Amino acid sequence: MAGVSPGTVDRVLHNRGDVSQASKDAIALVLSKVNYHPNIHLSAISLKKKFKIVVAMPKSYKGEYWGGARSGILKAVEEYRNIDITCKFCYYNQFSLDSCRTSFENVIQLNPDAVIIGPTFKDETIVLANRLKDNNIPFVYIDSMVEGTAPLAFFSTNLFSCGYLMAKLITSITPPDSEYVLFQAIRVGDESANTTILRKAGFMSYFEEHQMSDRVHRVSFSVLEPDRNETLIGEYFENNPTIRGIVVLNSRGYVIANYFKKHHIDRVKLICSDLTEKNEHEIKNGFIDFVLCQRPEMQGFCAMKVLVQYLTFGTVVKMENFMPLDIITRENLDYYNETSDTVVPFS
Amino acid sequence: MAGVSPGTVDRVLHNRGDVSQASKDAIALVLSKVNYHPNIHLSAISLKKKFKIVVAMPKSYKGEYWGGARSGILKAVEEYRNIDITCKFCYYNQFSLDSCRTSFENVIQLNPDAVIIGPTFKDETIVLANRLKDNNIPFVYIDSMVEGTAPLAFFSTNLFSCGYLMAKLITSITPPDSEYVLFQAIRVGDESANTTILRKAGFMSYFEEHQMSDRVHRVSFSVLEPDRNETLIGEYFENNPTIRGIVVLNSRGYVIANYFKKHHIDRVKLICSDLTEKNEHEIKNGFIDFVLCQRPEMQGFCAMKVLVQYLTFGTVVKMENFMPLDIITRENLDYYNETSDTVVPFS
DNA sequence: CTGTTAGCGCTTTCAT
DNA sequence: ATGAAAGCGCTAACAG
Repeated sequence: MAGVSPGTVDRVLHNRGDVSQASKDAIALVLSKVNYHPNIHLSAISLKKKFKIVVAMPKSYKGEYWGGARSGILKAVEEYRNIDITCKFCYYNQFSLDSCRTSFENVIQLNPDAVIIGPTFKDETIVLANRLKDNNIPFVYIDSMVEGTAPLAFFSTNLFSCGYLMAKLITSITPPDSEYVLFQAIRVGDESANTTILRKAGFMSYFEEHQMSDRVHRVSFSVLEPDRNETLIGEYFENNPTIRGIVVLNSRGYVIANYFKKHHIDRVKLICSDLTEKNEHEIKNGFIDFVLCQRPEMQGFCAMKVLVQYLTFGTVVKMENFMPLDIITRENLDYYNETSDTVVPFS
Repeated sequence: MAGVSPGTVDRVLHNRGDVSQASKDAIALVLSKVNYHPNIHLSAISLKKKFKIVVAMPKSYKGEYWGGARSGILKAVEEYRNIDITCKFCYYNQFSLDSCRTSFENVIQLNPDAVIIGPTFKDETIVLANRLKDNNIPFVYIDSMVEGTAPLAFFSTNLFSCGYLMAKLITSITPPDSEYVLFQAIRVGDESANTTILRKAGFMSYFEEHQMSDRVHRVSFSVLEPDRNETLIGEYFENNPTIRGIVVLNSRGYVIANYFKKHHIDRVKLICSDLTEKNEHEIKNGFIDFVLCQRPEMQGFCAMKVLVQYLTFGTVVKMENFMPLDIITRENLDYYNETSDTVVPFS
């Protein structure tokens, strides 16, 4: 249509220089006239490049949060199966700084074309981000954004809003003047997960806005010492029988739910994050009232897709990508099935 | 790999008979060995067939429910732009039986290869479904299933569960012993929308299970006479000042919200269906507490995808496809954006 | 019953 | 700076 050969059109499409301005203009005109959009699946079959994409994220067991992200990533690789993508996972123990360092070092050693990062420890992540930047390796975050770094994009929920919504929900389903507990899972040293810090800020912000901060108690428990927790939680409830609502900012809601089950407590409302298998179970049992879900699969899927699009077409997407904040409860759980839906935001 | 030509492989893939058992077996073996999955986008470019798909659904204005379904359908057509799909819409007025009949008659006249139906009037839909069946034209439903017909598939929420969840939510956020109103929008004659009947059953079922049926009042209002409603609602609230929660089973929650706004009522909780623009607005204003959303875009998208896959590959999916029931409230509304997500359940 | 051929949209290589 | 040709996975038409 533009009176040039397909080769020239391709050169224009990919900005591979050495095309006369005249040809460029002619082609651009036709392109917009026919509303041209490249079809990545067709590109794929003739693309000769190979891509190595490395994913650094916490190791997780079946039914846990990071497993969802992982399967979203693999789904995207599968969708682009005509592109030669090698996807390597560098897992780390999310409760061990050392293992995180080792994993991140591995990422660099693998000399990837692009990286997906599931951050936990902020400082370590900044170090990695800077090294990637120095090597001109694009990267995206899933689960949370680390400020002070420059990823290609990030896919997470707005964690502040998540905490805020948790506060709104727990106060909506409990009588006025109730008292609340914020249970916090603590990890190594004082290092809180990036996500928890932000959720907490949102949560407290709601209570401050409504002049109810004085009705929130805070209790820390360790994920690594389940036995101590039993005692800790037990003592807490005995000493504070007036508590009507509990919020666990991370996915450990089932720990409290199990305590409820064991001690036949059913008048206390409970809300937590992440639709893990254990939480799902306790929702069905009626011990967890609401779970906020951040679509981990969708996050992983989008992250991989964005990278592939960037590597193949240089397509840049907006950096900030907040996922929906899903509210899951006993009555809509069965229809949620994040597994079966995968999302294509950037056609 | 199987020692046969691509032509033969293609014949096996599409069951276009006349292939020796020996070849079939050899090919089947290789296919499973390499975990072969056809790539529909690659098929598309060499496919010579043309498809005419007709959509019969209520006409809707910008920001209303059926507009979402429509855009999901168009998105799927766009995703398969290499396939020659002609998509025609036969709209009808969802409050007029006559217009529905005319629209459905049109569908048949157009002699489509497949049909997407957004049903409202049950009996008319059954007539259409039977005629399509007689002509061997496959069809799928969106929004709701019509029992007694045999679609290829349907995509809707579980409407009973939706009503049930509405009941659960409204009772969770109001004090014990509150009284409730179920507002019902009435259409021509006694003809209630298919969807409303099922939601109502779910709603009442929750109240019956909890022995609270006596605390539910029921009020009907007409969508077509907004002026009378103002008076009707007004009288109702004056005579029943003890009401603490209101549920509108369809998308007309904003009608009540507007009444609240005008009369400065803010102690009554309100829940309705469908994230239309007007409802969105009233969520932000704080007059609607929760909206249940059924992902109309996703429904349309899936419906079209399933038909295309069926027409091109004969792929059959399971008939019953329940979409997630999303709970939307002021704090997660901004991140919901169904528009930007489109779903691919049947990779 | 099967192989051959051409061609879809796209990219790359090589020659000019 | 450009075109021609080959080839990716896939389907269709034709010849045997």
